Amino acid sequence: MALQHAVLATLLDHEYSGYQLAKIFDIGVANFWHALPQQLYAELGKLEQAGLIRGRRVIQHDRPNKRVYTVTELGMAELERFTAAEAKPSFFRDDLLVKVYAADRTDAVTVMAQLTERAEQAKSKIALFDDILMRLRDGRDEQEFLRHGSRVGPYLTCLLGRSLEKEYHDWCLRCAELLGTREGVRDDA
Amino acid sequence: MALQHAVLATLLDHEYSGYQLAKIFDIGVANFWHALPQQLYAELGKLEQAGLIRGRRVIQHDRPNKRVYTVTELGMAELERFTAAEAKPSFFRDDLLVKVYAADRTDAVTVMAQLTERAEQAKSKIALFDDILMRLRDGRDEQEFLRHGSRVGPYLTCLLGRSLEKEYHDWCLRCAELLGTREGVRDDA
DNA sequence: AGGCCCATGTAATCTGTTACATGATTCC
DNA sequence: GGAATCATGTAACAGATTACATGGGCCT
Repeated sequence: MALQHAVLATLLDHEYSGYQLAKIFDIGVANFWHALPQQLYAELGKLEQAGLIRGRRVIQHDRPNKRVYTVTELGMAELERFTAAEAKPSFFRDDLLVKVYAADRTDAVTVMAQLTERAEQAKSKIALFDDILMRLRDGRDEQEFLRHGSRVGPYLTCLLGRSLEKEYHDWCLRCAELLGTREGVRDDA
Repeated sequence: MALQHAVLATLLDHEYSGYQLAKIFDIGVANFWHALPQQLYAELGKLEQAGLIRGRRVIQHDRPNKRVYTVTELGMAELERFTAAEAKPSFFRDDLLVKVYAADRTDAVTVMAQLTERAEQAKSKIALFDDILMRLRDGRDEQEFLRHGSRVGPYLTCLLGRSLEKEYHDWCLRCAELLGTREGVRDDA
């Protein structure tokens, strides 16, 4: 009852096929939700059955045919109902955090390596967000765009994604450095 | 295969009962993982069966008896194995983000209200984190504690939790304000 | 007596992941 | 001919949530 609304929200701007949605919801592009292709195909089926979206077959000659979806009026109503309803508490889950939590009782060196690697990944993701933000602004000044642009929702969620990724990045480097100095201290003892 | 390690990591510092773990993993205190009591009781059963933790009955007179758990050597080995293994991609899921994404097509006023309310919640959580951090430092200077303290893992994860919560808080207020000015603009048109 | 906190679960259901399966077209 | 991308699923399993169930002790 949750991926459903993420799909509806995504289909607001564009009609997409399951395959296209799968790329959007894949790690890297999905800045506000994540799902695997199988889940999306299943969800699209359910949404169409429920009449919240409508599918349209697109014949393609250069590649396999596909089915693209748009939100129906019933779907819009459902999205509005969801918006008004109470939000479930958000959550953030991360193996690396568990590893850092235990790091001074397990293997700090391994964790350090993973932290620096993760910092790199965060860096790429920030670059990706900057890219998306620039494309959404499309030449306009940010202030101007946010005040008068016709569609700012995707931009705003992207801004949050960028901020969080930045914090995560800095934290990784700080932790890695710290665990390094502690390792050094331990060697001296 | 994931909550498991979060539980093991938590039991490193202390022996806890299912009930106590439930409070730690509940919204508010769990800064790096979330789980419901039922899940924890089930997980503790599985972990004990697998020999990764050991339970001990504690007789109490003022309140119901309980069973507290500690990590076994096998459990430590498993935690080390997990630390060395590849981490699954982290994820963050949030209804409010979906709502903001769709806000300029649904009801911006409702979303604004939820954003300001959420900002308040974030504020309390930051205060809670500050509290926990202070208790962990226990009078020591942060630099000093991080360099020479015997157990910094929990402190580090808490620092990240605080940073992310702070970014989330600021973003909520910024979004709410922005949606407000846009609403104003729309009224003028 | 009623409400709250402590303490521990079972059962049913829903959601998400892993493994498997198929087939077209394009590029090298 | 083989790999990559496009395109869509099914089936089995693992993980998480919701609903339900129970009972003692403390405080007012």
